[in-house]
Amino acid sequence: MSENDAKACATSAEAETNEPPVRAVRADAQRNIDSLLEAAKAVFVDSGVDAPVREIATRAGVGVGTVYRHFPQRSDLVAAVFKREVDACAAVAPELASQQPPLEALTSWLERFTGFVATKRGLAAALHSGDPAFNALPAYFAQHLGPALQALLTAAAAAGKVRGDVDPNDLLRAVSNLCVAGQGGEAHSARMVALLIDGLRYGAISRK
Amino acid sequence: MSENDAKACATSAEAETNEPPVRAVRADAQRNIDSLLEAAKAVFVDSGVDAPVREIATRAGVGVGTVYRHFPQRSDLVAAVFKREVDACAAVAPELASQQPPLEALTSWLERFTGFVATKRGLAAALHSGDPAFNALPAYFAQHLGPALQALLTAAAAAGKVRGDVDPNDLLRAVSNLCVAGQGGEAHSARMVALLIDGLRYGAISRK
Amino acid sequence: MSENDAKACATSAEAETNEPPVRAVRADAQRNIDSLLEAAKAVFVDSGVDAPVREIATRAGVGVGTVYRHFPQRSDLVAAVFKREVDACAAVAPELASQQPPLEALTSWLERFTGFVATKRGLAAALHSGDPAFNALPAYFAQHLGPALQALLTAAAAAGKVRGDVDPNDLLRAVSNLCVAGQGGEAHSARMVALLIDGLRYGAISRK
Amino acid sequence: MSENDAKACATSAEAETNEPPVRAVRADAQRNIDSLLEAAKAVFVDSGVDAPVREIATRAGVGVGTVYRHFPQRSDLVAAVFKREVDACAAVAPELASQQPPLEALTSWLERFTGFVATKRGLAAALHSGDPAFNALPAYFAQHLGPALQALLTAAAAAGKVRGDVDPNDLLRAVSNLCVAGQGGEAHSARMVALLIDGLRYGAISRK
DNA sequence: TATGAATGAGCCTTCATTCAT
DNA sequence: AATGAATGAAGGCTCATTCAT
Repeated sequence: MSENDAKACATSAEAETNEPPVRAVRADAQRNIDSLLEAAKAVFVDSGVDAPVREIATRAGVGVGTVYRHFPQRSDLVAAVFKREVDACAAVAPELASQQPPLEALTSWLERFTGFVATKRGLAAALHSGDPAFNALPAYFAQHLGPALQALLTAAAAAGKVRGDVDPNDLLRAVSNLCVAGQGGEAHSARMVALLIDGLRYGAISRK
Repeated sequence: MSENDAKACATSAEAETNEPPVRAVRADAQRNIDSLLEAAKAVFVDSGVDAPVREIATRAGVGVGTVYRHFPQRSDLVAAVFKREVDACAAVAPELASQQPPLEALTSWLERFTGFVATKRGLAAALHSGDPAFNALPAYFAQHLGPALQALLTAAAAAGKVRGDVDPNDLLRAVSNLCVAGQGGEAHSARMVALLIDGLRYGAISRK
Repeated sequence: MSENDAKACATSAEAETNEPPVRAVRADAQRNIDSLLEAAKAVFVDSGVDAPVREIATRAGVGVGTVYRHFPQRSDLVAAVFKREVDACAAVAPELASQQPPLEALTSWLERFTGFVATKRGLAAALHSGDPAFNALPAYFAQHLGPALQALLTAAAAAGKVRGDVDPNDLLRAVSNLCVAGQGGEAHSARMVALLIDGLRYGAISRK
Repeated sequence: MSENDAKACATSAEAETNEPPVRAVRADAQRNIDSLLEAAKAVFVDSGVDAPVREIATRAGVGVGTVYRHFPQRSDLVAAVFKREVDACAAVAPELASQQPPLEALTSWLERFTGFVATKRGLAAALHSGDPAFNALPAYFAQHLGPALQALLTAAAAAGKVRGDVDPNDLLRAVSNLCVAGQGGEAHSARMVALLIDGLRYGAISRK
């Protein structure tokens, strides 16, 4: 019987919460992983994805060794940050589709995506940095966000609101590129994405 | 004979020979500058703007010291390459305007600009790298290309082909961002720019 | 129920059970020590004595902490592996002496020693690595193997087969050095050790 | 007037020495290379071939960058040190052969080789370190020292002094291994090499 | 003025060792 | 007593920049 067992001998109140005690150490590790992902996200915004690993480690309040324990390659950390955000973004598409008319849902989601990308300065740049370590990221991008956007596009096209022959991944890459942070900031991004959406609408009209 | 030599061994005999050494030197220097700009442009395409200075120097057939003589900071070289291309691009706008109808001229020029940006992989990324050395570039961009595009936009808007309320610099930045090299390549860029132009046209229609 | 459990849920009933938990623990610990020595020996063969501690721990199926519990310094583990092998080797000398004529016994034992050293690639190198942690090893070497070899040498010299003035530790070091792994492998080692033995025989003849 | 100009206007005496000034820089570089080889040799003796590059650079009075300029890989430096010594050693074999009787020449050269290897503590170890970067060294060893020793062996065998069937590279490796620095020092090495030579002589006698 | 050798800060990564669980 | 997460000191190497020639 280990120290964990000691917990087992604890009060009835504690016994009720059926948490797996083995996770105790892992909870620490997980906290560090979370800190690292947050820190990396923040550092990428400030200094780009080429920021030194040590900067991220320091910001997360851990040693560099801890970074390498959880993310053996620096690019693993970049990818992890990226994926987390992508997953979160993909998840809202179905919600929007069920709450708004097709064109509005499409617009809303692209705006949401806009804000999302605009926030993480440097991630889009990393995507096209040529670094072979990031080769897998566009695929992840396409696999998770592509279907989400496709559904919205299909619905809007079915309603005759936008042209139906646009590749969702084309559009995603375009929007993500447009949102690369610049002096215009989010306002510029929003205007240009709106213009792109207008382009989709023009395609629907001009083919009637 | 250089200025140093004059100082060192100045005699009346030397003063008599009236060769203009300064001009000779400048010709050499200018040749080096040209070599460097060409070499840098080529290297940026191959290896991105982060390529080592030595790689550029070698390609230009000069020593690194020569690079630093003409471009005290590495970013000065990047900026110089950038400006040369911008100037060349801006110069074709009036030509196109005089040869084609307004909308076609606009489209042609944006396509030309597309090809231009797409060719210099990494320059767009540099623009947003956060490096303070590049802070002046967007301004140069705006001052030289902005008016060129503005003229084309105004003419097309006057002909009722596109909406007239678009900031040319917004559009320039959008197009340049869209052309950041990616797996889609130039084809993707072309499709997305076309979509953006459609957006301009939709704006003209929807306001009638 | 371990000692920890006693702490965790201590009651008078537990105090009564007079189990000697310390002995149980030592059995575990000893098993770990054995695993570690075996694992270390194997790892040293594969990767040399500079192999990471973690590699040894993993191979032994324990955590690194366990390694450091039993061997506070990495070199303590190296020394322990070394000593175990030395003891085993020294033990066969008397056996050989009682089974073969003097010269044959000497030859056999040196061959056995050859094979022994050749097997643990890197140990000989460690001996001369300059690491102060290994300073005690040569002494252990001399104290355990020296007498074993001395007895064989004395017997062979008494039989007039080899010269009698060779320091056994000189010879041990020579053989161990000769067996440092190289491209020649064990065959080379065998040839050179045979040459060394011939040298011992020449000394007997030339002094007659 | 700069220092350079002063040279330009120097006396006629200086003008007479027809030194190629272009080599000036290279002279500096060569001096650094020499410093590095000397420093590396010294550091290898003290700390082994695994010594940090920075330690060598500091000892040579240069920056690490200079090391990497001349020896792109750390192992290139090790190899360069090694080769220089090998060349020097191989060069004395013909000299000894012309000055002494065969057996004495052989003995003298092996002693010289002994002293040579004993001096560079760690080089022999590097040879067998398993580091793939050193794979080429044994070949260099064999190609340069092998023939030198072969000539001496052949002459001594022709004179009936030693057995004639020993591979010179076997012998070289054996001697180099024997001379790996240990507590016995050069005295031990000398004794063991003498024993090895006796072995060669025994072979000549026992086959008569 | 051109050259390229030299410099050294800084980066990524590894690994011995410590310590909370 | 065992575990393995965390730490941080090195080390190899690159490259922007300086400076002697």
